[in-house]
Amino acid sequence: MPDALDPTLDEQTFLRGYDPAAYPQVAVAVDIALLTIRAGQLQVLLVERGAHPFQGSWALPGGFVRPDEDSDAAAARVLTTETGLTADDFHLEQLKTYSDPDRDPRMRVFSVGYVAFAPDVPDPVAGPEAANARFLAVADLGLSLTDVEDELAVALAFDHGRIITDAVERARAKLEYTTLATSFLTAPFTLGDLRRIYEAVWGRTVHPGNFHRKALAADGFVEPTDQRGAASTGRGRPAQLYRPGPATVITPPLTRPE
Amino acid sequence: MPDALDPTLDEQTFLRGYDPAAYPQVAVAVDIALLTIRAGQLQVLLVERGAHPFQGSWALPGGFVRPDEDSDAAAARVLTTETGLTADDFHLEQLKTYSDPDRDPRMRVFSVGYVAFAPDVPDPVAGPEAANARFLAVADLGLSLTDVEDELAVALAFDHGRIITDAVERARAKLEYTTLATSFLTAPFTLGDLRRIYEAVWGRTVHPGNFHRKALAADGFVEPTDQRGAASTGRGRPAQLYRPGPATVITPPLTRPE
DNA sequence: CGAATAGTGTCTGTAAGACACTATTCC
DNA sequence: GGAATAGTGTCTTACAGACACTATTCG
Repeated sequence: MPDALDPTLDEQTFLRGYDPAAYPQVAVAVDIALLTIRAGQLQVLLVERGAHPFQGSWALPGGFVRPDEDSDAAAARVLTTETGLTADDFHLEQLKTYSDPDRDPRMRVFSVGYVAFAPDVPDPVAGPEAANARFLAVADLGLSLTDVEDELAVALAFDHGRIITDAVERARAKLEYTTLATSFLTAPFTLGDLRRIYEAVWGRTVHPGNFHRKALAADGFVEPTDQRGAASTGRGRPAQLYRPGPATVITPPLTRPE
Repeated sequence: MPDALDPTLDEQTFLRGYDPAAYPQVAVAVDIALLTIRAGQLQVLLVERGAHPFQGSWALPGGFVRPDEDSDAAAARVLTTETGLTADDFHLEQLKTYSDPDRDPRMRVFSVGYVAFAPDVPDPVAGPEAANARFLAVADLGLSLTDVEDELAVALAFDHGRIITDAVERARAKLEYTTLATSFLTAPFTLGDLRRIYEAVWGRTVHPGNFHRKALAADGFVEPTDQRGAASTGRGRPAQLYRPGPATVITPPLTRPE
């Protein structure tokens, strides 16, 4: 193997002789930010680390990519193992890859970050790796996602704070032009339920009347069922119940206020 | 190390004992789709592979991530080495990571895909790795990016066709709401030049009059210089010359036709 | 002059957001 | 009735896209 620091070796010769097998060992992991709405808040599934490094800190569920699977499959496997959900219960998509050489003190670990969206889960299930697993409100993590600076920050392991920030921004953007919001709900739901998803993810109030009209105007976003249900809070006029429609993008988009 | 296929080992015990250092060797590479506009066409920089696998096929410039750099730095290094450009000459951003276990027949290689945007480069510079490097029109690669099916497909190595497809889609989307288009130009430029960038990337004609008004209405997109230049084709009224403004996003967005 | 490109004026349809109002339930 | 939620009507402003027109150059 050529020595990268040998000054007598020119760039061209170095590159030709470059052999990845001669590199220090690297690993590729996945980390998943599973977002859900609980108690009107956007929450993320975190596991408490039982081992060093970052023992006692909260971390995203994750694991190494195995030889026979791609990173999508690894993320789905980790999530089903960790939560007991099946792949049909959540929507999963790749965010980006985090590659700081020092992000894991043990060795070089590249992490492919994922974001997943799920309806309110019965209750967090502690997976095999985790001493403890729970949903925590994203607003309580001190991630400067909101206009006001938060104070009660939680100690997050590795660069998982950044992954969660990126996941939330992805969710906020995709609510505008896709039908993603229905992934946070189980059918049937009311348009009030749907509006509260938008409010929780965006951290903004949304005008009920205008939202109602725009959600119905977006073709294939929601389909009426033949039922009416109690108003979401128990008071008020019972609302029409809907289920997700066949569309995946919504036109015109539901734009974020401001 | 636990044996992943040992049926007597339960999942929990397996995961606890899981040691990434005992995995088969994996490598992490970057591959960069450098897009530019030449002769009114969207083109991508490709290098002809001199070695197996895919000898003689065209591939994106790429290379392995070194121990002391993150993937962004690796992509910038590969691009400057391969083209002679400096980091200020192009805009670089991460696309996504490609992780099919069989994407490279030699060993397990994860590839972090990048897209870069550059103004028309003096001429492609063959890098140390490449027997031959050149820009090829994206429309000639047979990637089903256009409405009509293309025929003259070029043999692309690995999964680089997919990376190029993703890069083009990223470029198309970002032209709508960012000032990315100016990355394809060198100052000073006319609004006609800018419009032709949009037309080449989108593969659609854009109404000259409306484009003119909308580009000027987007605050900070372009700034007038105190010069006028010849009309882009040499005929017609000389146009006002502009340079890029300070904005990075444009409001209201320049939406794609259809 | 005609051809070509630059740039402006103006109209129409659509949509966002604000506001007000009606409808239906529980207490 | 009052409070609360569901749902509709309507007004104003903004903008996209179409079209027509003027402005300035070359040959």
